[in-house]
Parts: sequence; C-alpha cells; structure tokens
Amino acid sequence: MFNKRIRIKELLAQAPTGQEVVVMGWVRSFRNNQFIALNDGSTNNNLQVVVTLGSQDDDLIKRITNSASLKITGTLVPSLGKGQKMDLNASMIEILGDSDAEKYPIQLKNRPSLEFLREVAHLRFRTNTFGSVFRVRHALAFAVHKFFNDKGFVYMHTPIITGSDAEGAGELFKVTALPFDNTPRNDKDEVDFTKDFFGKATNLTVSGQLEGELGATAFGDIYTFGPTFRAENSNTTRHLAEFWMIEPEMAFYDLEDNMNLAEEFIRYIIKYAIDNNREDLEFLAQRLADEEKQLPQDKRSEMGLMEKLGFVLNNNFERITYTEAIDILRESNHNKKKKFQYPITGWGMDLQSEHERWLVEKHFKKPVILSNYPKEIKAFYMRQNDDEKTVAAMDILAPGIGEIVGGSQREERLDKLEARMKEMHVPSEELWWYLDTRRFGTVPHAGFGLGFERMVQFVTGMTNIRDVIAFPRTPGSAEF
RNA sequence: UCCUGCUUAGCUCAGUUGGUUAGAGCAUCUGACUGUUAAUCAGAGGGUCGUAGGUUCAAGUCCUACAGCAGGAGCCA
Repeated sequence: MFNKRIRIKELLAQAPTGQEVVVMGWVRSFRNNQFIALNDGSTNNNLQVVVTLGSQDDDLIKRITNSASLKITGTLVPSLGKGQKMDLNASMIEILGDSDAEKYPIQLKNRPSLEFLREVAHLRFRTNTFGSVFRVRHALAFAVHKFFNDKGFVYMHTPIITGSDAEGAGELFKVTALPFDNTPRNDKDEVDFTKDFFGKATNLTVSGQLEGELGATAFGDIYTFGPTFRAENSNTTRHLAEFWMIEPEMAFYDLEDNMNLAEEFIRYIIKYAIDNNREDLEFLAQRLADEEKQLPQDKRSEMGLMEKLGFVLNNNFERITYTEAIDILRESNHNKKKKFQYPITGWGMDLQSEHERWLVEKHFKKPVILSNYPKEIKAFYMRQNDDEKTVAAMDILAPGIGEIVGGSQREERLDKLEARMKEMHVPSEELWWYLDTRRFGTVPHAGFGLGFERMVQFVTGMTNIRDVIAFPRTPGSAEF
C-alpha cells in the first residue's frame, strides 16, 4: 500500500502535533548522519527527517545517499532547529531504491550549470530550478485549457502527420514508411510516394491552423494545443525542432477581437501561474536575480521577474501598426545615430529582431502588438486590408523573448484568397478543402499561434528554451 | 547555415612569456564529531589537458582541420 503517503507540500501546511505520517521521496541531503532533507517533487521545500542516534542500523544509514528513494514513517513535531517549522521524527525508514553516490551525476552542492544539467536531462527534474520550471509549465498548460474551456471553446486535435506542404511555414520533417536503401522510383526517377504508406508524400505538422479554421467554421471557437515540428537548422535560445503551440481560431472575429483575446489569454495564464505557483515563481525570480548579478550592469533587467509579471498583468500591451512602428524607428535617436546594424530603409522592409527588441525593450518597455504589416512579408491566408498594401496581421512581441504570438484575421473572401494564392504560388488544388470553407458559408474569422515554450520562458525567466521543455529536440540532439 | 567564443579531475574553475612531477574548491572514499541547515574537521584516491595533425630542444599554452557546447544573426513560435 503506497497510497497512505502524504505529499510533502500538504504535510508542510499542517500543524505538527505529533501525528503519525508516511512520506516517500528522494534524499536531497543527509547532514550529520541525523538530518535527511527529503523531497518528493511536490514543492522545493524539503521535509527535515530526524533520525535518532542509534535508532537505525549502521548499514541502513550508509545507504541514505544523495537521491536515494525512501519510505519513512514517523511523527510530525515542531522543529528544535531554526531552518524549518517541523521535523519528522523517523520511526521506520525503508530504502525503496539505492543511489550510488559515486555514480549519481548531480551534486547539488556544486551548483551544476544549466548546460551540464541538459546532459543529464533525465535527472534534472530533481533540482530546485527544474522542479519549479516544470511545475510552472504544468500550471500554464492547465491554465490554457481552463481559459478556453471556460469561454466555450472546443479543444480540437489537429493531425500530427499532414499531407500538404502548402502551409508555407519553414522546413518540414518527412514522414515515410518507405525503405531508405531501396526507394521506389517513378519514370522521372523521383521517389514514388504513391507507393508510400499514405499513398502520398507526408510530413510532420508545422501548424494546425488550416485544420483549425475548418473547426472554427463549424464550432465557432476552437483551439489546438499540440506538438509542432520545424526542421529548420536554428541554433538559438528560442528555437526548437519540436515544440508545443496553442492555436485558437475564432469565427466572427476581426483583427481587433483577435488582439483582445490574445492579450486577455496571456494575462489569464500568467495570473493563474502566480495564483497557483507563487513559491516556484519566487524561487525562479531569485535564481534569475542571482544569475544577473554576474552580468554587466547594462545587460541586467530593469525589473525582477515578479515585478515584470505584475507589470504585464496591470498594463495594457502597446498597440501600434507596422506603419507607425517604421515611423517611430525612423525618427528615433538610435536610428539617427546609426546605431542599428540594419538601417531603417523605409516602409515595406521586414523588421529585424534588433528593431523589435529596441521597440519592446527600450522604447515602450512592455509587450507590444504590431499590426497591419505589408502583404509582401506575410502569409497568403491573411486578410487583405482596404488599402491593398497591408494585411490584417498581428504579432505580439515580449521583452527578452521576441515574437511570442503571431496571428491574423483570415481572408474569408474566396476570390481575394485565390488571387493571393496564385500570386504567391500556393497550389490551390492541394488546399481544395481549405477553400471549401470560403465556398460554403464563409465567415469573417481570425486566430493566432502562441509558442508555448516561449511563454514558459517569459513566465519562468529561463533564458534558454532548452531549459523549459523536458527533452529538447534541436539540430544534432535528440537524446532521451 | 553564418559570425564569435569556449573545451583542463565527477562538477565549477585557475594554470604567467612555451620550460621540472598540471593545481584549487566542491563532490567521492576512509575516519572523527553529533540539533545539522550547501553541516563541520582530518586524511586519501581521482587527469591521454575535446580529437587528429603540425611547429619546437620542449606544447595544457603556438598553428591547422574536425567535433561538441554556448552566445549572437537569419528563419520563426
């Protein structure tokens, strides 16, 4: 019977009145042959277990090593020491699993680096930092579902394997059941995918949006939350080959409705994490503050993590159009002193990340929603504005992370959509099903995609995206 | 993919202008101690200096290539 155990988080909330309890967890430290700091993953706070001298066999004491797993029965009493409210006086200690101290790779006293912990990602959850990060990640994921569920959205599972490469977002991972050493060939000596498992070339999804639109034009409001794959050779602190994306899609929404929802959504999930995981966030805030002490003054954040999150909750995002952004950039002293590596050449240029960072981090100092971009630099499905130069797109840029949301009002007018697809060489035959939504009861609609890991980065203050997903997939790396 | 930097003990790092047997802290092991809080104290073991070449009387140190990692850029979420 393991179910008698009480989680340490619950236990620490109780009054220690000599009650008998059973706890199970992993040894974080064993001091003085007498004090076990036991952690069970429910909180970073350890339970101090007191082993009375001579009450246990020496053999058993020797097996209480770093990360060994224990079952302990004892009585909960007020602590005689200063570091904690209560002690568990152990009456029975059972070793569930030994941990060879010479081989266990993580010595907490050594302050192992994040880079090293990535190499032992299977064990890094047993550290305070990753304990906090992944509990917060869970809270954010749960809040995503709660937010949309409470608003009556339908959670839609869009396919992981897709048969079209027309989505136009990045390099694709191919999915095939063909043998690599003897692929069937057609008369043009190309690989003959009609012989493949699905009878056509298939890939891992780069976005559920197009399928999401099919749902939205029936249910009204849907969202997806699933894995997404990009075979881009990106080696940065904010890109993964496999990441999780949330893509709501709403019928009867215009661009402004879309922006309002995105902003409300981001605020909601941040607030949920603060309300439910304040301790973890405070721990991460302290960790970040300690880390930033190593940095030169000009690279440190102006706000601590908790302040930053509070600020986002209490201040509206700045909303400007692309055209206004270009004007602000052009008129800025930063530009006039020629401090941008990429000059502001004028309307129509694509913004470089240094421009976005300057707008967000130096000029507005808060999240910014940029909207109505030139149609030339955006995707085919975005709704064309009346000026015939711009589309109803919007990106939300967050300090320190960059683009966290990309979305748009979708082009619901069949003739305009088909014309744009032709101009951009998007094969409309392959997307016949997508165009059908515009043929049969088309409606104004909009949606956005939010990169979940980037959101987790923003909330936890972790600077590398590989430290907010359990087992990161990046170019050259798919361990675990 | 491009640019820059890094790679020395299990971890985090020193290592001078190229010059004896490559160091420290922590971890580990052994012992001591016992109300500790990253416990403490004493002792011990632990290294093909990323890999392969090259220069030199002599290379951890200089040069070349490659690999891995990190940061920045591009692409994007």
